[in-house]
Amino acid sequence: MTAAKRADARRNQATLLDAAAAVFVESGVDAPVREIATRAGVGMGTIYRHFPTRADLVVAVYRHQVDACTEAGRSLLAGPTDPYAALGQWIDLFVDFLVTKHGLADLMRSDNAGFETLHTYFLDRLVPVCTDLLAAAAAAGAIRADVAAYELLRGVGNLCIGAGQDPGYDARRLVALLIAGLRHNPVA
Amino acid sequence: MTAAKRADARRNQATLLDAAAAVFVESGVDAPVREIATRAGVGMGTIYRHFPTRADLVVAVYRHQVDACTEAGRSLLAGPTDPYAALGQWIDLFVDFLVTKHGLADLMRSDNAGFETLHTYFLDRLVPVCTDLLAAAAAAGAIRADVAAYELLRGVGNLCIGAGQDPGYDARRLVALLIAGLRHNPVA
DNA sequence: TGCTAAACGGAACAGCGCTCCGTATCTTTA
DNA sequence: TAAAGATACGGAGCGCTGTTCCGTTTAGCA
Repeated sequence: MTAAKRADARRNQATLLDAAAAVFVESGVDAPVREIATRAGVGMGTIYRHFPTRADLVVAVYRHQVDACTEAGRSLLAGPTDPYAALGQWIDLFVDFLVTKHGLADLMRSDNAGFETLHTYFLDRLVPVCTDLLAAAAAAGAIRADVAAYELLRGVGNLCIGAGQDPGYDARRLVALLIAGLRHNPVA
Repeated sequence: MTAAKRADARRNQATLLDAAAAVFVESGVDAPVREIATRAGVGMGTIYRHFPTRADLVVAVYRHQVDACTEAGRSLLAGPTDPYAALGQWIDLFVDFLVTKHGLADLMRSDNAGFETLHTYFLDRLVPVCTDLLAAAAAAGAIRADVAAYELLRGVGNLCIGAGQDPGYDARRLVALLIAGLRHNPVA
């Protein structure tokens, strides 16, 4: 189809993805662009031609994992698991994903123009699944029904910011509290 | 006491504080240092002499409000309010404070060296009050007792990041959920 | 009115994202 | 196989940051 690209270009794109993935692990997703370029053995121009914005690069690197998370959600929904437990398990997966990628959560909340690509990709995949999970749990009477998936995901994403850099801060615990807060309870 | 400073120095310090406060409102707490210096009509050197790090400047600007928040917590504790409600009201105050200062929450979670001043000041004041509020609510049997004030404040701070820039995201709502999650509930 | 220490100002340096265009390489075609 | 045209590459360079450093100015005192 769109395979009309030159061979070296395709090769460089793959090299860049590998290099970026490696650098992201080592130095976080906010590593200098130059570092990635050097690591891949290419020039600055090349990286920007393949990935016009950093968000494009990040999306390309993590696309698979986001898709996997989405599918896991669908499985959970289809499976026999209690809807509230399913929601909890899925959120755990999401948190694990964010927490293990140094600095990804920070990027997610970035309001800088140019990160819309990232928002779009992540949210387009995850919001629908999350919406269904929430609906199922609400239908089962386990949680309140007035919380939007978008808002919840943003909240969870925010709670994951800085996780792992501060021994006194456990994002998973706090996310668990947030999810617990979804339950119907005596508060108005 | 330490009033051994020259008159012009004291004047400049005040001018800088005013300028910084104004710029923070207009452009957020992450406004370029040059902007603040220009606004105050001083050079770069002056600003760095008075406030070696940005955190020092931020602390100086918001010191009063943090103190006010602390005192409000003490009042709430001493007053007749139900402990759980008191906790909720105090958290609301804190959230209001963070949300109205464009970008303050972002700074709070910054792990950059040099922001310890900010962490130290904010947390040194707020953690003790929050600890007491939590303890009171726990003693009244309203909430679980295994959540540290530090962690809760970090969580709330994180939830406030980016608030007000996204119409679909309401930090107050999510914080309320988090607090609701503190209640004893059927979940393990 | 000097004199000195304190304070000032802004040029200068370093690190970053991003662009731009001369050069090199691939691919196609004769 | 060789030449032409299209495509991709590389990295110097620009603009914007934070931060330092030191020659110059000025307040306060004798």
